[in-house]
Amino acid sequence: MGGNDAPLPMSSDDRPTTRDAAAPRYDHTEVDPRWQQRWDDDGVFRAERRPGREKRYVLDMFPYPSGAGLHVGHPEGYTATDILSRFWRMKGFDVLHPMGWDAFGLPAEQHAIETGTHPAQTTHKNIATFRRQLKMLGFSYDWSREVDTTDPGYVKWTQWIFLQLFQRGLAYQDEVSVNWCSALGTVLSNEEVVDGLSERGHHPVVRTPLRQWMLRITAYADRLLEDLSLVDWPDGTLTAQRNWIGRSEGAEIKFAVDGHGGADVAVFTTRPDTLLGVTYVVLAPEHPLVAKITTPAHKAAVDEYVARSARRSDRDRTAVVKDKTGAPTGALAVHPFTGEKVPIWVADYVLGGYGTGAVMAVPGHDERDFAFAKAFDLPIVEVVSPDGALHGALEEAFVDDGISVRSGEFSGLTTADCMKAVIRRLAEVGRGGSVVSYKLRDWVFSRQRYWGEPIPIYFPVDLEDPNGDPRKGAKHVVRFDQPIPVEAHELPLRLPDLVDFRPGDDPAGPLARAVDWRYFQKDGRWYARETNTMPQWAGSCWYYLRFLDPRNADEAFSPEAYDAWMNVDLYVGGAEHAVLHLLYARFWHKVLFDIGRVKHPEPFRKLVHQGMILGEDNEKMSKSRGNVVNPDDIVKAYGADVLRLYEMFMGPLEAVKPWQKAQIQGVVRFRDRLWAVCGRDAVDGIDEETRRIVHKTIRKVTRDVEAMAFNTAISAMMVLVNHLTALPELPREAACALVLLVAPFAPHVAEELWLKLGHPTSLALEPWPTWDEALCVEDVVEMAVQVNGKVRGKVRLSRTAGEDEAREAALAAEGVAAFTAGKAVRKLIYVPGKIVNLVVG
RNA sequence: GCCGAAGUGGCGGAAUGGCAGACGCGGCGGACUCAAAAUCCGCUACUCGAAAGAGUUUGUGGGUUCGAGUCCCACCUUCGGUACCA
Repeated sequence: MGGNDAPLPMSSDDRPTTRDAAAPRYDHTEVDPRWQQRWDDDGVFRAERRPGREKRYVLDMFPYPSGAGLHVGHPEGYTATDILSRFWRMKGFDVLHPMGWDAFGLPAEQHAIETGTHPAQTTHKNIATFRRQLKMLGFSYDWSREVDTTDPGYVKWTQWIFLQLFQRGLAYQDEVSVNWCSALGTVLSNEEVVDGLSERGHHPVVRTPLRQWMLRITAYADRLLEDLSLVDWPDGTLTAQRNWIGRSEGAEIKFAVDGHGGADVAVFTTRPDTLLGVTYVVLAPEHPLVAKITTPAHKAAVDEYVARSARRSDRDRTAVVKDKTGAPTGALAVHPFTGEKVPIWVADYVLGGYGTGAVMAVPGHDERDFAFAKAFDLPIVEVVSPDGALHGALEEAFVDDGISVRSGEFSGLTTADCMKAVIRRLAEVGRGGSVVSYKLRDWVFSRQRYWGEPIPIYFPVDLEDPNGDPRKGAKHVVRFDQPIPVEAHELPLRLPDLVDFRPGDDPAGPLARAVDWRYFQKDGRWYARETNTMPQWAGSCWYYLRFLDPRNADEAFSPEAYDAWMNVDLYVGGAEHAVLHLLYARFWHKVLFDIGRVKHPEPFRKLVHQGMILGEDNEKMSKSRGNVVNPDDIVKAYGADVLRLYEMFMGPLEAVKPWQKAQIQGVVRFRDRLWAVCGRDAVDGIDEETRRIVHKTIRKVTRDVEAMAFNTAISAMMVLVNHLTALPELPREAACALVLLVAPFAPHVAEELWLKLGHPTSLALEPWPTWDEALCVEDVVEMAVQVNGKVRGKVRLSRTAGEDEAREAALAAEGVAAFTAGKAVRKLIYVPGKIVNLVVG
């Protein structure tokens, strides 16, 4: 099945053939590694700035080096960026095209728990596999800039950036409600909790507050939203980021609690105009006022309800939209305008983490409040009318804008006017005002894990016995309220070597057991290091900056290196990172902007997501489905160029598309035909038609590469190969242009052909071919003749033919007369070179 | 539900408002071969027709236009994301 089978013995040495004497097949097992070695030896792809040149920074989302090795999904985006990198080099740009490893993460730690192998060891092995696989595909990375997020030389600067955040008050500690599973001794994500039990092992999970490090990304919410206008990103991704930030304008309104002097329930609403329609107020179960205001008669039921909610994960709480649950507190809220008293309820349809954790319920004009009011038989009042008239009992909530009714002085106002009027009045009576709320929450930045960057913070330790040693179990208290940053010159703070990576019964994580690492004495006082580590996102937040200056030991990157390459001109990666990674990286970038380390407000100018490659069964590739394709197998059988060409020929880069083994044959043939036709003896001189096709192909391929329409570029090159194959002789001019065009896509076969065409040096820096527009056009073209919009005939006409000539030719065209006979031509549409349309009747 | 993307031959897909189906896979026929594979050449949307030819066709229904896969309106389906955000 391979393309390099030895030819079978032939009975005759001069069998007739349309080809030149049987040229040897393209032997990828010999040619591919030879060129890869040569590029490496000659440092062809080392990124360097030269005076007078423009630059391009072409970035891939770097991979997590998993134990499974490279997946066919990886080379899709990587081939796309490699084509552009090679193309831009040939166009004379200085190109920075780096690769590295996002190497912290859970799988290596899980593997360590199961086998005792240190995660660093697993990671190094996996990286070696990934590096080998990427090199075998012939990507033109500048390997001298390779970075690894787990390398102490990298961790140092990740920690340094954390300290910048800490010093600016953007990193802080807070008690956060997490999913704690005591049986597994670990904190679980929402996805890992099903029906209150751990997905693994089905152990009970409770929501419990745990001390966590937080990053104040909300302080940047507005800038993260506004600066989206500065980037060239897919619409869907921009929308996803906007929705995630979730800015909404509204009002905060204070309701006094009856009988609790001074206690207010603040609510957030986007519809202050419906204030007169409030029939009850709802607190989230975790709202601090719940315990305070619940009356003795309702205490037992409310406590029970709050406890029940705590057992449900966020996911479960939000899963069932229909069934509303809740409990009355017995307390009453005082309406800020009317003084009317409405009941205060606790219900988990109100989220503790959004707005103020409390809402004013307007069942007439909010679907959720309506459902709740129906469930608990609470009054529903119409205060916004579509037409200004009063209506009786509402069948459903009316949530659109309209005219305010039953709203006293505000009646008759439109929704927009009423909102303004209510907000003005709220300010007058000191019960609230307009406010902007965000869905975006601060970022929980700590993990109770081993294999991550240690957070470079320590805390004083208070010992019961001043001579005690906390490492030996002396009773002590860690003063988490007094965090102290590690001195910059002491970075990196390295992970201790552990042999046991299992999580313990202590939510502080495995590092808590490394007592010799954790506790240390300074000036006679004991201190304890932070035992939480950073999440995997941390390293990927700034790796694009480290690529600028990856070996710098004195700073994360130098200003010179920054100016030389930033910012990122093209960033390619999966849409699964549309929100989190890209938002976190933008956030860190803006912090670095504020401290003057970077000069662009946004790091990634243009972003493209490659579409997922599905298995042959049209399902997501996965081990369990057994539909995974291994790039090693494809390269072994057909060579690197075929895998690259196939993945680009499958369809548009952004589209989701299934792997189809049979289709590979098409690009194998293309590669072999290219090899065969360009391997013939080239002659000088070229016929007109061939020259036109060559120029048109150069134009098409150039434009398609710039537009990242690689599938159609390959198709155009196939057309040229097919044309050249049919020629009796190979024009050198055509062969050279074709080989250069192919080079970014299939660099190995292109280099080898370039050599055979008589060029001793690599084509990697050869100028990209140019086309002459005048040579692309044909003077006489065949055009369709339509009668009343239907094609009835063909006509050969000069592009410069006038309208009269066109009319005459069209009427005379074969097959047209039958449809025009006896009818008058009422109108003639003539688009030179395109169409003649006779409108008759 | 909301947001986003997409619906075109047997299949992957191509078409600045101007001959729908480029290119490729597969299929059919032919050349080469003792034969097969590989390779090369030709044909290949559907219906009716012996053929010439005619008609139909880009998820559905309307509309704009001399002309619509492409633009507008309404709807259906699939995929991806999101989930009571007040």
